[in-house]
Amino acid sequence: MSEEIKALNFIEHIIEEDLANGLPKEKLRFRFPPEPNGYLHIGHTKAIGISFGLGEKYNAPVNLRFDDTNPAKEEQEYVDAIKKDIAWLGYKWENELYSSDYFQKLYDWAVLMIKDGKAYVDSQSSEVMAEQKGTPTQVGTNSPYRDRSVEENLELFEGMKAGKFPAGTHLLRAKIDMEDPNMLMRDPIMYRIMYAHHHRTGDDWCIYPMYDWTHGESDYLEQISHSLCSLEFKPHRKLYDWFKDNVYEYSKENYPLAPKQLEFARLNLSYTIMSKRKLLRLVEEGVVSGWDDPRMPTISGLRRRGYTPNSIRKFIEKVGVAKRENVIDVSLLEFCIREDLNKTANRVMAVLDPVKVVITNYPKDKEEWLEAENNQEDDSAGFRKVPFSREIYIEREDFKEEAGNKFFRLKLGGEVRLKNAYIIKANEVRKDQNGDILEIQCTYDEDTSKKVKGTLHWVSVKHAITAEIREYDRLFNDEAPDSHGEKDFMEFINPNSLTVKTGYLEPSLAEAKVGEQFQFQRLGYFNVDDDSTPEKLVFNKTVGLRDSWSKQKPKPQNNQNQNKPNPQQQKRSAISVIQQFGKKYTKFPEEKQLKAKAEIQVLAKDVSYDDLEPLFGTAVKKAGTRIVVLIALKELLKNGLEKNEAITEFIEKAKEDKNDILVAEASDI
RNA sequence: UGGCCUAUGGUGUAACUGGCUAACACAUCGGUUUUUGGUACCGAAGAGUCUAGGUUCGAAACCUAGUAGGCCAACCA
Repeated sequence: MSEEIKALNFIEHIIEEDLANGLPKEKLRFRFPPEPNGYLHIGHTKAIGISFGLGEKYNAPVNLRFDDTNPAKEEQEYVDAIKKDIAWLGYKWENELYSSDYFQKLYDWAVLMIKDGKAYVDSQSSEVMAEQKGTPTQVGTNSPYRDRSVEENLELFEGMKAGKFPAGTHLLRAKIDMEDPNMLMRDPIMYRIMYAHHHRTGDDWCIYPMYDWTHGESDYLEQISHSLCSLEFKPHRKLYDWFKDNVYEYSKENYPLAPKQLEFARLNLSYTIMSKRKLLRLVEEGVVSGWDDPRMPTISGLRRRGYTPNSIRKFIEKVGVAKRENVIDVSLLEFCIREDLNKTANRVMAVLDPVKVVITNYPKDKEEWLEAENNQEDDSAGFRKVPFSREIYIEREDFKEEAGNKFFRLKLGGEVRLKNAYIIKANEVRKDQNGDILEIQCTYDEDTSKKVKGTLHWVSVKHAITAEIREYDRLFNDEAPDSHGEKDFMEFINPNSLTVKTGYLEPSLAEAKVGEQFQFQRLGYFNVDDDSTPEKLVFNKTVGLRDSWSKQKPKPQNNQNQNKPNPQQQKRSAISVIQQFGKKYTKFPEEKQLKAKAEIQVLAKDVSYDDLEPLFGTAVKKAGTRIVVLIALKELLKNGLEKNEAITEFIEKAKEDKNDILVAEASDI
């Protein structure tokens, strides 16, 4: 067995450590706890991937728990959608559970805490309480109700539960510390009165527990070993532990394991927003057609767009897990879907911007059904027949009357291969009065063994079927649309994120079923949209192929600000170039050092003493930088710079260094 | 006038517990192959690990002090 040393992420390190410290492997248990108040998006996929991934790695159960403690926001519709999405991604949960299942247990514990003087009923308005809470930099003050007797608290809390009080009149709070630097510890609310119908418990309850009181205790009841959540819950950990420690005292016989909360950085994708609230706005304001619009970063949107479960899981795996803020480039997601579809999607031919080619030496009524390979990456994919005839469409941008020899496609007098068919030569162009090309007249050659540089996709005019083709661009023009405090993210919407056109497809596609995926050769991956019917086919472009040709030609305009100059490379001052040399200098072979030195001497003309001076303090270990500074300094001295104390000191220090090159340069003054 | 967290190439993640030339992937740029300017393969470039001190024979890792960014004041989760 070859031991593959796979780097562990910090969560796995902690788990390994816990196992090493005696936690039995069978005790490992995880959970994914969504609130059923919206659709899952690619950001959630990270959390899903981490918890379920850990489950798979350690062969441990993972619960799906709906955190449904706020009936005002939650609905069964979302429960169903969430289950569907997770199952689609291919993860299996051990138990489907609900926080609302624990309402009674939570209530019983709360009563125990009241009896122990660890919780009390407060009866103030939210405004007054907010004031007493203080600010992050200012301590809070105690509520006047903080010292109610246990009996009174018990009676009031029971009254709350019994529905004796209107909403907003009383609350149950934990009695912790109003002066704690962590705001969450300043007597947090455990229960509020809410007369709302709950999607599962109906009208059984009129008091509902808050997140902090519910979440950790649900973990505890389920005996979750490691409770993973995103970084913004870090400050909650202290409270999580406080509740947990108290409850543990009441129930350690039945529930011996105390869960541990660990936090990781959430996923951010460039050119994308990830907040449920903001995504909702896109839906409500009609920017997109719904939660499953193929441009949406929701799981349902990605699914409709043609992303596969495999590709998304791969993506999450590649993204990794850590604690620092991150922005992942969408190109990584695109890489993952291409990699997957390349292996699985059958190749077909489709022309989306047609221009007609007439093959003048091909008989008018002749047609041939030529054999085409479905997928050269998959031996089992087999072959199909595609019809060839005298008139075909090719892509408009695949023809130029004149072009340089870097243009491998069709040009007048030039030859090109038609994929799966013959080699043609363009002889003549027919145009209309406006100069637009009507048709290209070609002759074909049956000898296909010839070597030609380019191969084009095509479709027979007579046999082509049409379909609606929907092409997508990113929804936003900005890399981080919701990170501009003053500006609303809606200002960055890309007005051209959807393009609809008619495509001409090879006839085999007439049978295509909703959800089926293809590679339109040389164009990209496409799938059959939900809107598609046998009468009217509709395709979505999932992602384009990598295209190293289009990168070479200057794009007339694009709204993807790819041309944004790299700010660091833009202002490369002489001094920064010199510093760059410094980083490498000691590693250079001698020859290269001489070259670098000469260049630095030239660059030094554009360097002032003020540029150089701060570098005199460079750390001793960075010999390269000091050498390079020294070389530049010598040039300045040569050009009349006066020696001062700082300079002398720098040189003297260099002479005593252990680096020989540095010493040599320094002695040479 | 606070508490907590974070800082490694353009991006993300590694470097086991202080020890080889700071690794892998994406992106970028070359090249080979190719009936997809795709795929595959080969290669290049790009980081002295935020700064300054310190500990050590040896620091990305440990210590101190800065700096920068993030999170924390909903009867939301």
